Amino acid sequence: MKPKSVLSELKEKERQARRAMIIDAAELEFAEKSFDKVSMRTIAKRAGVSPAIIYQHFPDQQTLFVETFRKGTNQVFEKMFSTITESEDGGLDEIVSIYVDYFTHHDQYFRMMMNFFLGGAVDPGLFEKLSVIEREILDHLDLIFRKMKIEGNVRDHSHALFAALTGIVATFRNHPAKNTEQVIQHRHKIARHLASLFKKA
Amino acid sequence: MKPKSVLSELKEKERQARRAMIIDAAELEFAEKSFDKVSMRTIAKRAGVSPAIIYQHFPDQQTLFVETFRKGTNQVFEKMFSTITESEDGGLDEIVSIYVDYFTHHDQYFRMMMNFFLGGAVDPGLFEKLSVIEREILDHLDLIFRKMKIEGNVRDHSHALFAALTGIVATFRNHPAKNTEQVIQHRHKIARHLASLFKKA
DNA sequence: TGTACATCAGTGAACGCGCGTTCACTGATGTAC
DNA sequence: TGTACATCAGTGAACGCGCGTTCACTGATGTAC
Repeated sequence: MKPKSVLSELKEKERQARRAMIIDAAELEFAEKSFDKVSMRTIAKRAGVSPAIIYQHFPDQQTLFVETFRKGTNQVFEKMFSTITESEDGGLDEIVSIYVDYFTHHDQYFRMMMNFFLGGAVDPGLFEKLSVIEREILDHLDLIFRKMKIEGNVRDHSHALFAALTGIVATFRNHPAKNTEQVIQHRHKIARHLASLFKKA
Repeated sequence: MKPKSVLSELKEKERQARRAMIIDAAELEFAEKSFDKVSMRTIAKRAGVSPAIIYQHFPDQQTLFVETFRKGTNQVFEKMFSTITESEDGGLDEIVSIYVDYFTHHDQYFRMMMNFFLGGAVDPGLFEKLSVIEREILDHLDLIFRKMKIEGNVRDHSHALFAALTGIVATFRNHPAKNTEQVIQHRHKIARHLASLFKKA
């Protein structure tokens, strides 16, 4: 390997490190404040760089947000996937529990997801990235129902389950008279209830 | 009745008419553009008044939006309620169909609802107004399941159904490769599927 | 080794914009005498 | 009936702000001779 390529390799690593720093900063911002309050300026400030630097790594704000979402949710989806794959019966109860737990304790990612769903015109390239995630999720949910040997269209079950889980987190939220503990208990309760409906089918 | 009170009554009617005009304008704005694009200025312009006038009728933007939501969704909720009340068996299938139809063709109200759910700190008075609507809906869904004579906690069923319906509209949305007709067909399909799960329970 | 130049990551101020809300003002109408 | 004043709905410009993004510039490092 020529010295030149070693140097350029280091440069590239430096670049990747900086890119990671920006995403990390964005994650922290989203964890701390509501979606609307997160701006390129505040992310740059937290990452300790100039706002202009972000645009060397991401063409625009939307791309940065999608990448942040991907990094933030990657682990929980992987966990769901391995739970399904390794389980004998599909592990429906555990899946709904993981989903509700994760998105209750990381509401920022749920709000980002809702923003992508509701936000209207996303760039086609980004839309495709998000669609890939959604398809992966649905494919794995299919697996649950195949292991459960349900009759009828498996994909309809998956769509219904994904929609229902998403609806639960969207619908039951903080309330002046309820604390987070009560919210999570309620979500779990309704999620278990829904899971039982799927099992009876 | 004294002339004075006749006059003041007319003034009051004029005031109510203007208030209605503002809400009408807001409805039209929401129907035409995405949530973020609707501003006090554009509403005022459409209503043919100065922006400042809006503040004589509504203390702030959020209040105007909530009132617009109430006016826009009042009819469909009433329709759902009367369908449930008048039906022999609760009319579950019809209810999910009405819900999906309405919020597909009036996506603006669905987006407003999601905004209220996800938007964080709403003024307590407004929050209560929205809570009243939600409770009314849940109370009526209870009635469906009572008519269906399901066993177990009726309210859990209602919560699950409301969450699932909301999730369906939130999750399956316009897609570069799908037109509105395909979206509505898919939503109806999944909604019917869900309804069938509730019936088997 | 020393010098002139090129490169390029990085900066922070600035651009251009749109927002919610308010303010000073207008002008029509009502009221008191 | 006429006049002076008060009231008040209504106006549109302005305030103050924050946003995404870009631009002119800096300064450290690499390169050529």
